[in-house]
Amino acid sequence: MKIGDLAKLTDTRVETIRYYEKEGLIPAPSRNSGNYRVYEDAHLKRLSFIRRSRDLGFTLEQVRTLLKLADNRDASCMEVDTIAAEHIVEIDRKISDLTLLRDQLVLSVDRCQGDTIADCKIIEALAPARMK
Amino acid sequence: MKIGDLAKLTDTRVETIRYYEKEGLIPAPSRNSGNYRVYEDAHLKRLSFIRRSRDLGFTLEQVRTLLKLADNRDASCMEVDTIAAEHIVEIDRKISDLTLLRDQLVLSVDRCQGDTIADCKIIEALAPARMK
DNA sequence: TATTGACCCTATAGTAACTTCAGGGTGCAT
DNA sequence: ATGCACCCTGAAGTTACTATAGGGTCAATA
Repeated sequence: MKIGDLAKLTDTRVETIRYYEKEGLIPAPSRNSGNYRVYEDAHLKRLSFIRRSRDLGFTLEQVRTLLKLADNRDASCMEVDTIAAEHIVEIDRKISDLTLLRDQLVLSVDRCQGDTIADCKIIEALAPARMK
Repeated sequence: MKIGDLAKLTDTRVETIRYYEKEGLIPAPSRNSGNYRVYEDAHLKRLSFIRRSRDLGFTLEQVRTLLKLADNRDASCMEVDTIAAEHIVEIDRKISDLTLLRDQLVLSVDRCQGDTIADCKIIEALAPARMK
């Protein structure tokens, strides 16, 4: 498998794969005669794991830890639990932040009558108290 | 007003204020004898506007545009409307992405019995289909 | 008066997780 | 042989700041 094939299979950009290799997340594959990277099935599996974790919002640092843990099949999954639980808390925080922010924006957009900037409720919502 | 005062009033770090100046978001203030920046009320207003916009999740690029628009009091606020509306769409997308992601994580954490990695449902959720 | 401490200055580099760019090689088909 | 899609490396760019190094200013205190 060449890097482009792997990229297509995992919906990852070629540059990102090379970046993961440089970061040590994926082992350096062997090369063919033309110095092209040649990937095996194990690479595909590992990269899929990384991409799925990233899609779920884990940082690369967390992915690094998860990969180490995942390799140790007899160990307890307590640590994995902890990472996931912390991540959920983080996501919940983000969701409620965004929801609050959304409501404020919708409010000012709703009140805006589309007239001049001087009367724009959105700009008003952004301006400090003493500018109003 | 010295930079530290302005920082306190707007809940902004001193470095961030200097960064905004370098980025042209805030005009360079005059300096006192000791080469310290001296700020006026107009700076406070402008920085407050920027911070509030950032808090609402607008990018600095969007803030730049909003500032330009806000200065033009007779213009129509149509463009402001558009930016805000697009931003809301973006936020909604983020919220639903995060919600989906949260549900998937909660599911796998709930199913996890805290035994070995080999049986860990969280790791399973991350692994590609053929690894399961 | 000397010095301490809080504050200010500039310029540069670092952060996360990539993406883009410059400048070039490989391999296959026409 | 030449065009084209694909591959290579190394360095720099992206966003929105934050941190660091190395130094100056100023008011109050010993």
